[in-house]
This record gives sequence, structure tokens and C-alpha cells, in this order.
Amino acid sequence: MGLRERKKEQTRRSIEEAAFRLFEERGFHATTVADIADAADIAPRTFFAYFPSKEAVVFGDFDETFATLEARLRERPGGETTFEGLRAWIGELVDGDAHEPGDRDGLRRRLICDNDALAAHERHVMGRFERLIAESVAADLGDRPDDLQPRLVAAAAVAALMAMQPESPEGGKPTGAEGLARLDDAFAFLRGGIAALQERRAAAR
Amino acid sequence: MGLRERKKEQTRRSIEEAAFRLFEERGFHATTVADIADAADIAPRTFFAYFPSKEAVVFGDFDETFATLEARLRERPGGETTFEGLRAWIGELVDGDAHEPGDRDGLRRRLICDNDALAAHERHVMGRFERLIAESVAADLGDRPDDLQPRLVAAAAVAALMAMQPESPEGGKPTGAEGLARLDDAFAFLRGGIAALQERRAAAR
DNA sequence: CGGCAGAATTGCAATCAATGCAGAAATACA
DNA sequence: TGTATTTCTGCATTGATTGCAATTCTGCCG
Repeated sequence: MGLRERKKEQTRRSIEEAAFRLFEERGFHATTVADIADAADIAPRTFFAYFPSKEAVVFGDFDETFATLEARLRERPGGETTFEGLRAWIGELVDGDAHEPGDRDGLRRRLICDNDALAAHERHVMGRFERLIAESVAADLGDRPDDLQPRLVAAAAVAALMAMQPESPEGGKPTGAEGLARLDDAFAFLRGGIAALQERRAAAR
Repeated sequence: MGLRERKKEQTRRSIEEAAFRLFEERGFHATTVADIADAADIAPRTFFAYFPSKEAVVFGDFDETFATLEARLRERPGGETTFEGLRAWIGELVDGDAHEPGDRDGLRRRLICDNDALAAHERHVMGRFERLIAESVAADLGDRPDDLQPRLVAAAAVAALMAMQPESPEGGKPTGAEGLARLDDAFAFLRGGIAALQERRAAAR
């Protein structure tokens, strides 16, 4: 990787760090893009070369996560269901969870909780996961991604993901065991729902 | 109702009509709040006395709808599940669906489809329904609204609602019969999921 | 090394949403 | 009619976001 790319990465990280620090200190709304730019030693205009909006910084690492899931679902072993792949992926994710120093996840949740624009943006971002999952489910079933079953399963799956984190600001992602227990409860829901849909589908023939 | 209130209603409607008309003609992004104000014969500043944001106009009637569901869930007959109440409510909603001249639902969907900010806002709005449903489910089960099961059921229920409408712009809400068929498929999912969760809960004792 | 082509950064200006404030206008009510 | 509210406006300001054009940096070639 050339100097150019390295510098870009560095700048990007610098922006993210500055932003999160300021958000923590003053809150999301009270922090201006200009503030972030100052703190990150870049021109305000440059900020928008890295992030399309102030909200986007808060979800800066989601592109990667998204790509991870996409790869995991694409390279699924033979008989594995989207659903099983998803479960496995989350398991891995929760395990390797000692990343991001400074509890960025927790801060993010707190920020989202007291800012409507961020909450809306989060839901928007999760929509990408939903579509990805729907596509994968559709491929499994021979449906189209915008058919009912894939969409429902995807939506419920994302809801399960979200339900792993508390709605309220206190307490970040529950620790390993607890989180996985919640997850498996959620996936029991998903399994039951899928089974019911498939019965219905069979009956319709 | 006094003159004052009547006038306010009238102004509100005037703003909505102007807004939707302009949105249809030029698109959401290309229409400024000033444009809407001009078309509705009010000062730009006044717009924000009626709607908190440009996005909000597009969902201007959701407060009512929300109140309807809330009432329906609150005044549920004795043994009726939240889930059954919800199903019934939607049935009524789809029946009395000859409202809103000019296919406002369809236009709304089209607008949402080509504007990220609106899509995000829609999800935000649907979140209110989710919380409402979660509260009701929690009350049924003796859980708290932010416990796993209520949240999951609520999220899936809202997903079912959303799944009644196509993701793609073409074709608005499917016509009565078709829509209800989709709905019942979706609710089969929901029932199956709930059953699975409750089995799990029973097993855990 | 000198220098060019492409990429990244920056400054500037403009647009537009959103909000606080204070005065003007309208409505309610005694 | 006259006073208390409410609503509507105009004005000024802040901030996000974007287009454009000038400037600066990097990668690479001869």
C-alpha cells in the first residue's frame, strides 16, 4: 500500500477519533463539522471528502462490517443456510470483540439514544444489512429479494441483532455469554417464524 | 371547535397539499421549504410552526394513525392478544382505505424510494410503532418493553407491516385481497416465532 | 534529478434547513 | 370595546452540504 493510501487511512482515523472525542465531550449536536475539522487538522471542506455527512462518521466502521458479512454469506459452505451463516458470523463478531479502544460501541449507542437524526441514520444503515440478508435468503429459496419471505426473515434477523443491544443508554453490548444467550433466544424466534412460513408455503401447493 | 382551530387545520392541510404537489412535480430534494411556503401562502417561518422538518410533512398523517393503533391496543377486549389486536387493526385500516385522494401513499413511497433522508425518516417514524407494540406485548406477558421478546415481536410485526408494501417504487399498496394475503403470510411468521420463543421460555424453567 | 499526470486538499461562495427573538396581526373573551 | 392569548411574520444567525477552481502532494517516467 502506497504512501497515499496510508495517509488517507491515517486522516480518516484522525477524523473519526477527533469526532468521537468531541461527541463524547460536547454531544453530537453541539459539535460542528468545523470543530471536528479543527481537531483533526484538516480543512472543513476536506471532512466531506471522507464522510458524506456528520452522521456518517458515527457509523464509519460499518462499511467494513458490512463487507465481512457479505463475504461470509457469499462463501457459505454447501448446505449452510443464510440463517446459519448469519448466526456463525455474529458469533465470530462477538468473540473478536476486544477491538475499538475506548468503548466506541457504547459511546455510539449513547449518542444514538439522545439524537433523533442519529437514530434515524442508524436505522438507515441497518437497512443495508437487511437487504443483504434478504438477497441471501432469496437465493437460498429461489425467491426474489423483494418477496415477502426474504424480507421478513431479513427484517427479523436485523431486529435480533439490534435486540442484542439495550435500547437504553446504560450498559453497552451485554458481555459475551449474556449477549449470545439473547442472540439464541432471538434466533429461536427466527427459526420458528421461518418454519411457520414454510408450512404455509407447503400448504398452499 | 373555534375559528382558531379550524384555521389551523386548514393551514396545515394547505401546507401538506402544497408540499405533496411540489414534491410530485419536482421531487423532494428540489423543493425548498420556501417553495412550499409560497405555494401554501404562508411565511417560510410559519412552516416550522406546523412541521418540525421538511421530512415531517411527508409523514404528516402518521400521528393520527399512531393514535388509532394506540387506542385499539389500549381498549382491547379481555382475552385478545396484542398480536390479534394488531391484525384486526390492520384489517380495518386496509378496508377503510379509500381515503387520501391522489394516491398520497403511492407518492410517499415513490418519494421515499429516491431520497435517503426520507427513507431514514420513515424508519424513524416506524420506530414509534415498534415501541408502542413492544409496550403492549410486554404488558401481555408481564415483561418490560425493552426485554427481548417484546422488542423482537414488535420489530417483526413492523417488518410485516412494511412488507405489505413493495420496496420498489412501482405499484403502491397491493389491492385489498392481495395485501391481506401477504399480511397473513407475515403473521404466520410472527405466530411461529412467538410460539418458538415461548417454548424456549417454558423450557428454561 | 526534473517534471508531468492524477489525486487529494483547500478556500470561497452559495444554497438551504432550522431556530431564536421580537414585533405585528388575529382571535378569544369579559 | 379593550385586554389577554395565540399565531404569524420578518430578520438575523448558525451550520450542514455542495460546486468550483486554485493549489499542493504523490507516484512514476525518462
